[in-house]
Amino acid sequence: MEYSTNVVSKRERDCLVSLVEGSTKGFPLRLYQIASFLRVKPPTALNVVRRLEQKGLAQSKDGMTLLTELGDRTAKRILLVHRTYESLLCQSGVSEKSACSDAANVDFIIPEEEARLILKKIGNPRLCPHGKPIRDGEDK
Amino acid sequence: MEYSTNVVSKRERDCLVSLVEGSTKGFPLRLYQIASFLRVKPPTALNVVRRLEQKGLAQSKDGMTLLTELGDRTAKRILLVHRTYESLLCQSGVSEKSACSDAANVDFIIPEEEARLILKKIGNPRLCPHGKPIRDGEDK
DNA sequence: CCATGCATTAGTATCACACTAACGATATTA
DNA sequence: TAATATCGTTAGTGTGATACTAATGCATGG
Repeated sequence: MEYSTNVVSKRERDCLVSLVEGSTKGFPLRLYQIASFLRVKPPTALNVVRRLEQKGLAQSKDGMTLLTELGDRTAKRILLVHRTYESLLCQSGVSEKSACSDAANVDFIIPEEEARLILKKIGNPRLCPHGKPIRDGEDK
Repeated sequence: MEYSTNVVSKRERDCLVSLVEGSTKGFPLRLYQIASFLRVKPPTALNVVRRLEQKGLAQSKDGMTLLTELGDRTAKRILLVHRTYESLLCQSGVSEKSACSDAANVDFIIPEEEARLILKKIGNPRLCPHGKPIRDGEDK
């Protein structure tokens, strides 16, 4: 019955993923882009970004937001878990679409080490159902 | 990037599980017992119970709290997911203890149908690592 | 120089979660 | 019976995440 202090909330998770997926080649995102990703008004998005900054996961300059080193690692970790869980679901017979949205609800909660063990158990697929690499290398 | 309106929060989940596991043979729980399960002060526990009541998941009388039919079904659903995920983790090489506490962080988020599919994929075990039945019948 | 676009601030609201302090009722016990 | 202990409940606060509107500020391109 313990309470685990999550590193990031769902919203913060979404924001991190937006930043890592949206900012191709290191280009930072504008606030209105983040707000659009999150389907939220700019002041709300700013709030989320501020929280990420306080946690050392993002940094903003002149309205441009970029992940920090830590934020990048965190986002990559989330994506690893996401794609692992997604693969598990698809292998189990869940549709690709459901798998993706449902994975997004847990990928920031499940510890990385567990995801790696699950990944091994399901046969170490290299690609997630969307065809994106699960491990290390490039995303997108 | 949608936001899923969770039926229950983590706290409410813990409370539901306490009620279904603590109240053997239909005996209701006292508030101080719930508070003790949740490691929280009585007023806080009362607050959680009130929310469960508002959602139609529990009902109190003379300080005794009991699950409603809906609450019972909800709690059983959570336990099914819990034991399924727990089994998956243990099969993957996670320790029993970690598996249990980590499963508690996602068992109220993962949809039942997905858990059933996962259960099938991992070989339809009848018992969770703790030896409790995963499907239907009796808990405890 | 002005309008448009965007970031930011200020102010507000809700919900979950948590606490302390105080009060009330009941039960046990001296 | 009176005193004490136990427990539920209320009242009052506080925090953090999430969300909004309205207003302000700043820059850039007409």
